[in-house]
Amino acid sequence: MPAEVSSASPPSPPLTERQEARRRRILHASAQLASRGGFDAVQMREVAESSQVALGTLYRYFPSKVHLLVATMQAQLEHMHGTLRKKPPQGATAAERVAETLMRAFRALQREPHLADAMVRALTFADRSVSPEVDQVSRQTTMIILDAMGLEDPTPQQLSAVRVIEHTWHSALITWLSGRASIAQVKIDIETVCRLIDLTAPEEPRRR
Amino acid sequence: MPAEVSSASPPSPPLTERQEARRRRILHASAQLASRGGFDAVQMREVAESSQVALGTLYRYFPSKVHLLVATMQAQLEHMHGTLRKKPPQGATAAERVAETLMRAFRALQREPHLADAMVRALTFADRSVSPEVDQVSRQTTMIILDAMGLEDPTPQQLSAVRVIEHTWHSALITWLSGRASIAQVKIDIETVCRLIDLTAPEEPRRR
DNA sequence: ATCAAGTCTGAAACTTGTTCTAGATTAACG
DNA sequence: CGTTAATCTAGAACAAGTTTCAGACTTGAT
Repeated sequence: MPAEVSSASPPSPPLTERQEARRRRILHASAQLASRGGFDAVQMREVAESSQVALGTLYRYFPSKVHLLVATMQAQLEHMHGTLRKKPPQGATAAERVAETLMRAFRALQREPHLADAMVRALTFADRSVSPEVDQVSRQTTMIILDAMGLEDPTPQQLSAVRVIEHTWHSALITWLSGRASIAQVKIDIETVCRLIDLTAPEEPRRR
Repeated sequence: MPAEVSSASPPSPPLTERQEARRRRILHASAQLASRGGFDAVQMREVAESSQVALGTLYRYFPSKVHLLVATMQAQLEHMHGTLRKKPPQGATAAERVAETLMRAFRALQREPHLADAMVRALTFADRSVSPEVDQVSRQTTMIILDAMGLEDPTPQQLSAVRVIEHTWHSALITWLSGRASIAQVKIDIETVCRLIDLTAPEEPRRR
């Protein structure tokens, strides 16, 4: 039995300075093109050109368009998590704080709807080959929600509630992006699902 | 002001016998190919060949691959709704009945995971041009859930809960299809979100 | 400084969704 | 029937994601 250090990713060799720079240029170009015209506007040839990299190189860094966009989302999420940390939500209950946090994220997405489109579509369209990356995004989202709840160690019920909140969050975004739900409707959906948190709160146990 | 019968679709001219037959052949071929290898295996040229129709004709009937797969889903959903009607769920509470119904649907999808993959991926990848069709699928799903709840006229809160259940249902399916969640996990998510129904029940909700 | 291995480039090729065209077939109607 | 408009067919052509390849460039180790 070989002693695996981490079951996640084979420890990819560290990147050189110039490689890091290339990677950043690519992600920047991707986000820029996405902001212009959404998923369809992120064309691999254009990304390559914008970021001064050969097409083959682009594919070496990101093995598919979906990989690229999911990585773009990772970057944006990290940025947002940082922003949220600085200004924690003010609500009195965990449910309120989570709803407030998600609405804040939602407003950020509204400022760049095309970028949101590209990232979310990529995320939900991703197949098994992108699972590790998508999982990473999911973990990051979970962290953001748990942060908002302000919990040290959540109960299994609470984790289930968080999962359902994430499901609702993603799906509600999709309905908004495809024009089938209004901003107000998304707000209602978020607030509705956040009530699940109260249901699972241990401090005030329900009779059972 | 013209009296519109339905604001949905301009009344498309009725199809002839042979056109109906063509449409059925196309949808059948689509479902068959999807069952084999999922979204990627549904190739427009192959669908055209399998259904004995020219490529241009296929595109006249379904203006894109996503349209085709969403229509395929409509057909499957209708079939499932019929099946479910015949054997209504037995649970004591509305939440139990909804969970039971969704799990039954889930088991049906498990029998054809590739087909499920094709349909669900198309559904969530659909852009605005497919909104009417996707909306139709959504309405159909809402009907199934409301049927399971056994309600005459649901309250706005209950409708919100149903929306959130649908979100969770779609997103949970995606995580399962992409191998990021187990069947057991999907079950838990469904049961968790169904608790929202109790939360919104207008009369005395506890007991069984 | 030199060599080997790995990386990057530019360009072409391949795949599959989508569009277009010219001609054949069908349907509706007088 | 014969005409006319709509539909269908076969096939080429186009668009964008992906793969491939030969040669130039970097990097790390000696």
